[in-house]
Amino acid sequence: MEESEGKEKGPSVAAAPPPQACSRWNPTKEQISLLEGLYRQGVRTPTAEQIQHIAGKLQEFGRIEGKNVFYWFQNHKARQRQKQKQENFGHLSRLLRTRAGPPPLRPAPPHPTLHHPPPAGGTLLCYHPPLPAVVFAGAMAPEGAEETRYRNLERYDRRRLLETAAADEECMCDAESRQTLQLFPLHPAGASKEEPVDSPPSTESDDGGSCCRSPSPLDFFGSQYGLTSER
Amino acid sequence: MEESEGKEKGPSVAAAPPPQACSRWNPTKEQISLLEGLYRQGVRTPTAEQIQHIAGKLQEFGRIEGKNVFYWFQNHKARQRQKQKQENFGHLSRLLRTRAGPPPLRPAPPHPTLHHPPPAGGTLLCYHPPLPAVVFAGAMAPEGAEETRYRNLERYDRRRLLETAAADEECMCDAESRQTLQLFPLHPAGASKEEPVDSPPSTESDDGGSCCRSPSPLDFFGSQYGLTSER
DNA sequence: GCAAATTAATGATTTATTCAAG
DNA sequence: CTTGAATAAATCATTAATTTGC
Repeated sequence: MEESEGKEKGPSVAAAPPPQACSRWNPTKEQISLLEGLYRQGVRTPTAEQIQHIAGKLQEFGRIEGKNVFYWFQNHKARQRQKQKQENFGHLSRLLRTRAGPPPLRPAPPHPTLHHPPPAGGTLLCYHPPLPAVVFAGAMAPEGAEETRYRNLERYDRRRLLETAAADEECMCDAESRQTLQLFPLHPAGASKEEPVDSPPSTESDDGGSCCRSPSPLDFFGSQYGLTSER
Repeated sequence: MEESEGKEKGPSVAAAPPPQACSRWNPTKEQISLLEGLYRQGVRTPTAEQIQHIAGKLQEFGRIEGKNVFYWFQNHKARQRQKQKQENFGHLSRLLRTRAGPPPLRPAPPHPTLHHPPPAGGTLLCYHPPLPAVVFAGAMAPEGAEETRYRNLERYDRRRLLETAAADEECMCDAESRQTLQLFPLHPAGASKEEPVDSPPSTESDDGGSCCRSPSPLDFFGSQYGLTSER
């Protein structure tokens, strides 16, 4: 079992230093509660500042990052919508049933884990109005700017979210091995602080060509794309 | 989708803080060229380090952020695939035509911008093999570790990408305010004062409740979700 | 009563769509 | 009309529940 870099937590031999450390965020009761509260208040896609703020608050109840908050809202929103959709379907179905007997309608598969099988036609029903929740007292109407300009601004702000939200960065489980190995010399034109984290494996998901992920992250601009042997 | 609600956010008075500054990245010829080269070399979803590296290099040809690189690869990949798909369809269509005349097959709508109209059954054909490009010499075959474990690792790394990639942060049109403005004091546990910034618009896309986006970013936890008057 | 085996949830990513600036 | 940006939908992969055999 030799693997590529020593990055693997592999064999059970003298390994499993931090067996799992912090694989993924595991929200506490309070955190969930708070988040749901916000959601009910109408928060759906918090801005960067909001996320930071929320994360900060929630940190009192356990480790949490802006990223987690971001994802939570995204997932919750999506799942809430999906749930509602199913519900609606159920109603519809029932209504139709009383009107035209039990047709071979899709019984709204209770299987939350249906994989590949494409929907194959079964998506309709309303989408939006999942919750009317409204609160947020205080000022409103952002005033100023034409609609276009305005939306633009929103977009802009949204972007921030992603950036900042993710900014907290790192797993930090070990809270110590911060210096992480510098697998290769980052030397962009204008010097960039940042940290080298640990494993540089590119990816593979989509095409990946064949398999290996970029073993040598540098030489990007080295061999240059002039001699692309491919097609 | 629906955006009927009175989205008008007030009169255009004293708005447009930073008129337009730097709306969006406008890649230079060289940058594009370089990016395409990388793409052809097989780069599809670069890691955080790679993105940083690339952005750094490209910075020589004009302002660019990691974020841009990230998005570029994402979009390019998607569009390349889409193009290929269409192409495939064309082929298929042609082949079929020679075999069974011109049936009312969907003429592969050349409209690259088909909006809402749900697919309504019309999605098939291969997905993956959009491009064979392969280079990346070096190691391959993940060997060692079970497949599951392996993929897991990759995932983990992927996450990093988003984080760091977005880390550069901000528009920075001014190129100088490197100290990343701290819009508000991150105080995980301490008091919460923060400032009203400018426009804390939550969003609008999905539901938005009614319209106004969270005007007062604080009071999240203030009024608390205990008295949710709604439903 | 526990621990391996399943199943149900749900955090994290990736892919597909949509929007709108240039 | 091209394409950078952003959001939503679809997936994937773990972790917590639950069930089952001993």
